[in-house]
Amino acid sequence: MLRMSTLFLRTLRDDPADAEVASHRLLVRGGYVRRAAPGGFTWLPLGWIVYRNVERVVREEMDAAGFQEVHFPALLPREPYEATGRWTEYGDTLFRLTDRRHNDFLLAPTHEEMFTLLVKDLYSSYRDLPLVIYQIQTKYRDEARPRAGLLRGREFVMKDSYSFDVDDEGLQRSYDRHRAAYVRTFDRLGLPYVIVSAMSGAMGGSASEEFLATLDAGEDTFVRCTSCSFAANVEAVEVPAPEPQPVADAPDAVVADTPDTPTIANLVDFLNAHDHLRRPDRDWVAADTLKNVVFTLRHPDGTTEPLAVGVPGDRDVDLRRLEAQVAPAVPEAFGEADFAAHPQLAKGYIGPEALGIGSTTGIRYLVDPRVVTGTRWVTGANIAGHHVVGLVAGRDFTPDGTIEAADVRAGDACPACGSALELARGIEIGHIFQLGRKYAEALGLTVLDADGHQVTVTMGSYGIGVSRAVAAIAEATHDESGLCWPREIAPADVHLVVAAKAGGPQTAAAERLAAALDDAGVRVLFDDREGLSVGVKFKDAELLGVPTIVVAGRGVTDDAASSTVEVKDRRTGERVDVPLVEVVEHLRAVCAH
RNA sequence: CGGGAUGUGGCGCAGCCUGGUAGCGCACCUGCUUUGGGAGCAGGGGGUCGGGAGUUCGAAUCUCCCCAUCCCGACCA
Repeated sequence: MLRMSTLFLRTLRDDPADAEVASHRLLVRGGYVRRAAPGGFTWLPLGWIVYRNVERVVREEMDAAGFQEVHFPALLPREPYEATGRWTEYGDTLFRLTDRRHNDFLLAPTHEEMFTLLVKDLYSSYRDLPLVIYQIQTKYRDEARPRAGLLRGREFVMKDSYSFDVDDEGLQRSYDRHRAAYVRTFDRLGLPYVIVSAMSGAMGGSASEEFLATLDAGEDTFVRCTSCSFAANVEAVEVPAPEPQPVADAPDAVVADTPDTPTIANLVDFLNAHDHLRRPDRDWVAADTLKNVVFTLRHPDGTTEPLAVGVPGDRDVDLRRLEAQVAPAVPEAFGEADFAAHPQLAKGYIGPEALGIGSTTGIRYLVDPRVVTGTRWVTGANIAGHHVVGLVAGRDFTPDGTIEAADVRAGDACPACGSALELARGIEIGHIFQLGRKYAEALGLTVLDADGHQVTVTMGSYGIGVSRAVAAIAEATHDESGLCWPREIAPADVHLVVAAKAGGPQTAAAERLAAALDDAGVRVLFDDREGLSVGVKFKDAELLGVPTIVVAGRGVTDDAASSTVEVKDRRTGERVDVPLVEVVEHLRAVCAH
């Protein structure tokens, strides 16, 4: 039983000024957490109970799936991270430190290397696999910008599991087991979520999926279909290509003098303002134009290569989508020096005829999937102040391929069913993906197969943000009055309030009731504080968010047999008067579901 | 890392422009009253005014540098 008269708790009447999102505000106001460092929080007694409940659910589901828990140091030497290249690759996000002998150490941002080395240390036969081990540990990342309280800190708790298999089929099975365990976990935690594919089909559709809690406070944008179940990370959306059209009946393309039209907007205005260029059937719109943007790709080996991307003129190139497509190469904007090195490219008037392998520039040219054979475009003529009208894809130019780089918008067609997509916000609470052999190769994790050959182990990596999930649940379940925990992770089942002055029959009755509930296995948060007005107690009960609130007030008299208490559902606000003699049984039933 | 804002008791804020040794509400302590929706009265404790340097007889206030926090963006296995 938790007694509020002695509980280490102080609730705040005002919102803390530095808290923006609801979960941060309410967790601080309710005395669940306290900021202790930039991006770091202290868990107070109520918060720690909630945190441990979340951790328990995660652990129970991992154990039920047959996975085994291990625990690593957070303080790690440099060497393993050097071997995989991450000592440098991780950049400023890695917390680095030095010991007294000037050896380099780091605070683990994640433990791939340690898991891999641990298995290498102990196992060497295919007979030992498959294996899944996991950890629930504090991770450290020197985030450029910690924010939103627990949702994005520099120190946070993650559950990370790793699977080890000899072949791809085994990896797929390990992946599927995790997916099922995650579904059970997040269902129990009471979080609204979607599973989105986090990588494009080109990389293998099921290789990576994210579990996103669907919250407006989330920092990830994803798309979902307004009529079917399709949902995907923006990076993973594949634009449905229209049917190719015949090219034979299209009129020849003509070069038009279009002075001072380096942008799509003033090009469209110019076309509509001149009779000889106007469309007979309707006005020109931005979607009739083809915009060609050139980037420099920097490959991991240090070499660079220009890449031209063609998208319909009403859309921009989405850098994040482009990055996902060209990874591990990194795209950079085409600078003045780059234009100087390619004089065939007229800035603002770049056209397909100067692009593509075999063209004058030889620059690789990839277009949006909407640019199919037979579509007609207004696009650059590669001469300053000139555009081509009616250039036909597949007849007048042939790109080197397609690329998913155009931005995705609400209302775009769903790749699965063709209905309208909508954009929504979410926060990543879980991520499962098939790592493959990257770490096993770098660190030499091999086993002998049945034929006595050395084979490199293939791995999967599966994370859940445990501390983040606490905030996500708070975010998903709160209302205007305060927090509103799902019973499974609430700090108590029942918040018992004495609403009367000290010394009255209510106090004695409530004491007996609290003890009886305790004996019955109902978790009680007992507001036995004296000298407070009832308003304060009611407000605190609503702020703290225990799912059932019981009030011992004016229904309680000296005659226990005829006394009643009020039982209120925190979420629905629904209240019923229950005879005091029946209330333990009543609450036991309420708390059972 | 770029843009903006803010740092004053535990929390929320005023004071700064126009320098004179710090104030309000909440919370906390004592007493009395009050008790079904963040009580009333009276008394009280608590602050290196983010840090450093400077100007000045005198700095929360003016100047310079630094630090931190928050918001937007960039970044985010």
